[in-house]
Amino acid sequence: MVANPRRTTPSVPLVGTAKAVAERAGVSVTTVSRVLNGHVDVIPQHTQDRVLEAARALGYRPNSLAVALRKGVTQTIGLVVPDIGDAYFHQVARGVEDVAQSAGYGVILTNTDRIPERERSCVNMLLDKRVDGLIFAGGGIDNDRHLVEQAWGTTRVVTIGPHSLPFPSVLVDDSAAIATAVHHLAEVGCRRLLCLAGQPNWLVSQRRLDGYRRAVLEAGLEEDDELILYGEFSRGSAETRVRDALTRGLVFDGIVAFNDYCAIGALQALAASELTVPDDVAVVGCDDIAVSELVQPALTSISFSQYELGRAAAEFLLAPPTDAAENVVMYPHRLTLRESTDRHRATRQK
Amino acid sequence: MVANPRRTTPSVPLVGTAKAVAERAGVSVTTVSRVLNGHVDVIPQHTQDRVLEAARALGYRPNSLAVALRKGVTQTIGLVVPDIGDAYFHQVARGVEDVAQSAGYGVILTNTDRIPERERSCVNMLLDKRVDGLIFAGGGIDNDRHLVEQAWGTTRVVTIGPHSLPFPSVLVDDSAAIATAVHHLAEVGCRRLLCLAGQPNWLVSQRRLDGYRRAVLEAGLEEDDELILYGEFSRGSAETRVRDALTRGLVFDGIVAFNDYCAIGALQALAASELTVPDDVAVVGCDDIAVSELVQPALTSISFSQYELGRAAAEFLLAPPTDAAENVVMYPHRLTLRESTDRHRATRQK
DNA sequence: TTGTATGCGTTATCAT
DNA sequence: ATGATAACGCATACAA
Repeated sequence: MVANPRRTTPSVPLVGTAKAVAERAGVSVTTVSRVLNGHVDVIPQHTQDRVLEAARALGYRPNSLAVALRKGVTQTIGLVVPDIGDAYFHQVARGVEDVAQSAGYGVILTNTDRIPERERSCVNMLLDKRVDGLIFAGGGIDNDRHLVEQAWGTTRVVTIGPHSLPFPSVLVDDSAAIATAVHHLAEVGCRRLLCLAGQPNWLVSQRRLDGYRRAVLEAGLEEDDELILYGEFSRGSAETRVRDALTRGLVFDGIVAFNDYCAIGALQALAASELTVPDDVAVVGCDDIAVSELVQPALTSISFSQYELGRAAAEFLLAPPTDAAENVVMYPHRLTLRESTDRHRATRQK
Repeated sequence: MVANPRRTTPSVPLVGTAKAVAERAGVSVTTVSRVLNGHVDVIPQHTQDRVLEAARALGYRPNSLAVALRKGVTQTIGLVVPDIGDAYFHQVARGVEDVAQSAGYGVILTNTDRIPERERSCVNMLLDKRVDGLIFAGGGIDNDRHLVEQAWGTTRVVTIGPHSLPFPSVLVDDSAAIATAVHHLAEVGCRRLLCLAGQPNWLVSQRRLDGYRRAVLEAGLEEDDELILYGEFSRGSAETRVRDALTRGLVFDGIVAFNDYCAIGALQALAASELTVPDDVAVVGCDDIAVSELVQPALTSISFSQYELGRAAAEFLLAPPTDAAENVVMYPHRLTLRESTDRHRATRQK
C-alpha cells in the first residue's frame, strides 16, 4: 500500500478492475487472472467459484487496453476503403466485419476518398492503435508510393484489388473482367466502344484499361484513344463525360464502364439524348452492385461477390501465418446479362 | 537497471519506443514525452531539436494503447448499426467517420442484424476496448431491454433514431414523417393504404405505425388492420408480403412503406401483377435512399439526410459535455415527389 | 532545466 | 495452490 498515491486520473474505476475482484474474493490479482483466463490446472474449485462470483457481482470486464499492451495483441483490425458510401465497399466491409466479429475482433473503419495523403494518415492512426491486421480495399493509387516507406511493425496486411505493396491479395482478374465485357459488346454488334475509365493513376483502372485495349484488339474493334474517357467512379462524373462526348459529336455504339455507377451515369446521359439503349448504344458495367438490376434498363455487368472478397481478406488476415499459403487468391467473375445489352428483346418472350 | 529482465514478449520493439528515442537523444523519457507533447515551456530549443530529430530518425510513433491506458481516453468511438450493407446506415457511417476522422478519432464498426443478443455482444466488445463514445443507429429493439442494465462506465452514448436509453438522441419525427406520406396518398385519391411495417418490436416501426394510424384517421381513410403487414426492412420481405396480399385478394389503392427497400419490393411485386403504379396503386417509401430515384417508376419518398444524422451524432458525442445542451436534436424531413405517386403525368410536360 | 519514481490494468515469471 | 513483482509504453507529480 502506498502512503501517498500520486494518482492523476479519477480515483474510482467506474468499471471494476481485477484488483477489485481480487479483494472481494480474498485472493490476489494473480489468482483472478488465472481463473478468468482458464489457467486453472492447479486451482481448486472453491477458489474458482469465489473468483467467478466476485467477478460476476462486480460486473467485471477486463480492460482490453491493458491486455493489449501486455500481450502485444489488440484483437482489432483496420479497414481502409475509399468510401463506405459506395456499394462495392460496404459489401466488402460487411464481409470483413462478419468474419472479424465471429473471431472476436473489432474493425476500425476509415475512408480515404482515394486521396493518398488521407490514406497515409488513416494508416498511421491504425498503426498507432496497434491493429493486428490491416485490409486495403479499392486498389492502389500512384503505385502506392505514399505507403512503400511505411513501417508496418508486426501488423499483417492484406489487400483487396491491385496494389503495389508486398502483401497477400485477394483479387479478381480486372483485365480479364473488362475484356469479357468488351467481347460481349462485340458479339452484340458494337464496333466503337466508349470507355469510361477511372483516373489514370488508379491501379484498378489501369488493369481494366489493359483489358479494354487487349480485347478491342482481339475483337478487331476500332481503336481510338478519343474513346477513352477518364474520370471518377461516380454517376455524376460519368453522366457528364457521356453528355459532353455526345455534345461534341463523338460516335460510339457501345459503352464499357469500369464501374457500375459510371454505367448508370451513362444510362442517364443516354436517356436524355435521342439514343436508345441497347439498340443504339449497348452498355456494360463492372462490379454488379445491387442497384444495377433495378435501374431502367437493367444493367449488364461483370459480377463477383464483394462480400466474399471481404470475407476472404479477413480470413486470410486472421489465419495463422502459413509460409506455404498462396499469396494471391484469385476470385472468379462472370458476365451477368441484362437489358442494357439485350438487342434481341423482340424475339423473346416476356 | 534490472539484472534479470523477465520479458516474455519479443524483445526488440519493431516500432521505436519513447525509451529508444530518449537513449538516442541522450535524455530521459520524461523529456521526450514533454517535447513530443508540446510541454516545452521550459525546454531549450537545442534539447527539443535533439529529441525531435531522434524521434524522426527512428520513425517514432507513440503507442496509443499505452497513452490510452495512462490517460483514460482512447480517441476511439464505437458505431453500432443493424447492417452496414443498408444504404441508410452506410450514409450514417460516412457521416460519423468524417467527423471522427477530422477530430483524430477512430471508429469501430459493428453490425447487429437487429439481433438483441448480438447487439449486446458488440456493445461489450466496444466497452471492453474503452471507446470514449458509442453511437447507436437504427432504432431500439424490444425497448432496449437487453441494454438497460449495461454499465457504461465513462463512455458517452448518443442514439440515432428512437431508443429507450437515457442518452441524447438525434432524430427525425418518424410519426410525422409517415403521416406526411399518408396524407399525400390521400390527396392523390387513395382510400385504402397497405402498410408495409417493420417488426412490431422495433421502435422505429412503432413510431411510424403511430403516424400511419393517426394520419389514416385524420384523412378519413379506411381503417383495417388487415392492411398492416409486418416484416423485415428488405426488398425480398416486402415483395413477398405484397405478392401474398394480392394473391389472397386484399384490396388497396396505395402503399406506404416504412422503408425504401420495402417500397421497391412492393414496386416489383406490383410490376409482376396486373396493377399499374401509380394509377392503380400509388406507392410512397421512407428514407429516400439513393436508389429510390433510379428505380422505375421513380419512388416518392420521405427524405432526410442520413449523412447529416451521422455527422450530428458524432459531433454531439465529441463535443464537450455541456449540461445545458438540449438532449434531443430533431432533424427535418420532407416529402420528395416522384413518379410512384404522380397520377397526373398526362397533364404535365415530361 | 531535467530526471526519478509511480501508476494506468493486466499477464507472466519466479518463488513459496 | 497462491502471491509478490516486473514489465508492457507512456505521462505526470515531485525532486533536484
